[in-house]
Amino acid sequence: MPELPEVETIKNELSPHIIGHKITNVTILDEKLVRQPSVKEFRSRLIGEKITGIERRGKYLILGLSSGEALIIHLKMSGSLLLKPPERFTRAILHLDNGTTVHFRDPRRFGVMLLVKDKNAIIGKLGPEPLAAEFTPKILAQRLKKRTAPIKALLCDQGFVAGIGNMYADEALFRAGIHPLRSGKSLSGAEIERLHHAIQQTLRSAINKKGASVETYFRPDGQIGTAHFEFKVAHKRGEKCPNCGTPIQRILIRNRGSYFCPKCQKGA
DNA sequence: CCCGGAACCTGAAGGC
DNA sequence: TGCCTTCAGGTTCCGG
Repeated sequence: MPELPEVETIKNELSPHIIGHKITNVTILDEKLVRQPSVKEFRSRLIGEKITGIERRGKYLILGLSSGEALIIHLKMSGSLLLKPPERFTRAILHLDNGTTVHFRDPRRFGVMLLVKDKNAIIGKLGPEPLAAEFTPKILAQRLKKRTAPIKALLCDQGFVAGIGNMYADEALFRAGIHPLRSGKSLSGAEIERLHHAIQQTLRSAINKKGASVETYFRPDGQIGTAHFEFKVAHKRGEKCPNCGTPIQRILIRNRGSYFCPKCQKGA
């Protein structure tokens, strides 16, 4: 699933192929993908535009256009952006004036594209970037103060902190030795420090591995990422905890599979 | 505002 | 062979 490290990788690897190039055509094979404006207007406002920049905010990719508008892409569960045509599940294609084609592949059809004048209308509600300098243990503590929800749910809440999803939340909590059901406000200062560090280490390490290909994530050139080979608990029910050998448990939190070591992560 | 659960969506994998 | 269930989960919406 594309979370922050996967979207960051896609941004980095797509960038040299698209920056400074003009969109010559837009093929929409699944109209559900285009959230706004209408498919017709989406195409006409996009064709002829030069791509001036690409950035990531949370799990959103934002392509800046010469018109000043922004093409916002969210890959949701199963989306990828590929430079070569995949065998199946192509939902849209961007054609550029240098011959590049960007194929939006999305088996589960959750993915979204929007063309907007003001990107803040979409990304304005996101919480802090977890790898930015502004995201300090102090800020994290402040945001956790009155929250009674499970820490796992808060980490996955994009308004609380942007870019973390199910698998990296599990990995960060394991690294910090914190049980996923602990309420936000129950965490001690030392635990918040550990969690802050664990979040940044987990995400940085995954970016270095070009993301985790647990299911349908591919890099633009079709290669997989290797961050999932480093996972300690995510998607490892029944396997042994690398620290203590206790079998990894799976429980549901907010209807999401949550994996943890019941011995190393205490205090539910 | 905060919390939790349902809904959206479809393929892969395993059991019988 | 084929049917059924489970698992995967980012986001939005809704009710309490």
